[in-house]
Amino acid sequence: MKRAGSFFEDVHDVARLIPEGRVTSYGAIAKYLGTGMSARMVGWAMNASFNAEPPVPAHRVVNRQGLLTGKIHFSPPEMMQALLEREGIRVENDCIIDFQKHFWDPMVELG
DNA sequence: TAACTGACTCGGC
DNA sequence: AGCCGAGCCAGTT
Repeated sequence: MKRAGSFFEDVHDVARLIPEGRVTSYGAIAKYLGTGMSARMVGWAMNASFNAEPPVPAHRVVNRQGLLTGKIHFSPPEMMQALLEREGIRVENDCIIDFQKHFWDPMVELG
């Protein structure tokens, strides 16, 4: 893992590595960074990601259930689902279909 | 400066 | 099987 600097910068870095058509969870990123249970911070970092450069695909990060909990922070909120569907991910009722199938684990993919 | 909040997760009841 | 409480860390007020 590369420690770019502050916590949220690391989160941004990992989030940017998420391949297209794949998704991951806050907890997975938190665990990868070694912060363990601080999944909340990942979400908070995502909030800052909107102003980050280069932009972070925050729409590929959802909660452990595959639920688009963060969509409310998008403008409009429906954009998150739209982006995911555009990448071939089926989303229904704010929930990713076959979430585990599209799941991208930084611990496994990045080592 | 101290306190609160938050796009989460886990464990217990 | 669903609801409730606790833990986590950093940024914001």
